[in-house]
Amino acid sequence: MSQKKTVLKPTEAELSLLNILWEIGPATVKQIHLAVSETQKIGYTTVLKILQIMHEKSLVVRDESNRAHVYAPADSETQTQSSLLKDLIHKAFGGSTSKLVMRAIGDSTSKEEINDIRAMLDEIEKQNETTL
Amino acid sequence: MSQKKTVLKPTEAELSLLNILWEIGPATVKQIHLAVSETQKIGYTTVLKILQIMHEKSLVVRDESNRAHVYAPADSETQTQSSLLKDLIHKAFGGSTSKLVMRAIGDSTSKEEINDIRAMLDEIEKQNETTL
DNA sequence: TCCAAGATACGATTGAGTTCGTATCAATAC
DNA sequence: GTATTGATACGAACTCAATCGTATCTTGGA
Repeated sequence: MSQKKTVLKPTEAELSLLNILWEIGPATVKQIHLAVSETQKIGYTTVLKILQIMHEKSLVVRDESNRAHVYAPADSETQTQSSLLKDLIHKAFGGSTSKLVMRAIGDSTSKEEINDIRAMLDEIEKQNETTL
Repeated sequence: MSQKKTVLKPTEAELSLLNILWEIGPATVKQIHLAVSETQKIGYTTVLKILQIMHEKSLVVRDESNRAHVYAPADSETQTQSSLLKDLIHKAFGGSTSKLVMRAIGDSTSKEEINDIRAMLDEIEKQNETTL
């Protein structure tokens, strides 16, 4: 039993705010509301409330030294992505990462994306050889 | 606006029942409850209720010709996986499949899995060449 | 026929997530 | 100092997911 709940899973609404924070960096409610309003219709106090809840859950940290609090993600985008991936792999792919990857690749039609992935694979293998 | 809601996203509890149905094939509530009970403590009527809700949502089909209804998944495991992946890619990876794949690969330490993936990539590329 | 067993259907409860209106608080400008 | 502005805090409403207890229905056999 560890005290850290590994990085708990953000909800849908929370994730959409985190995406903004990762993009624009630490921000006030006003700034976040402005940014999120470009793609969704949502009230100011709704954004505020969600951020307060995220703060309780430690999904964000906040700087209260100024009147308008400044919020920042508690975890990096990468950490959160990994956490969400792990969850999905467990829930829908029988725990197999390669199954998930193969399904994702199979669904993807873009040749560019496939090249990107292959390059990544080369990187990893090179890494492994030097480590041996 | 299409009439098909693309294959709507199953909830956590629903997904765990779907996993069982994909594994053992069409089954009665009794069988499903038995199977799911091996890994979770859950009441019979809870399983029944979830199945009924899934039926309303058209996540499963059911054969009512016998007294004990027989449930089967409405969508294949592959379709559902693709749907869940698409959702995650959209919500947490800025719509980029390759970002998701790279994150998944980056997190995976197994050399075998990497080889599996590379083989899959080769398959896809071969496929593409013959299609040109 | 009628009842017991085994199945489904129904309804209530609890908790979480999302939304927003209103209240309150603080700082600034007059 | 007080009113206005702009921020946070609070709390209520609504929806949906999950759980299960109880009621109801059906059917095969005594």
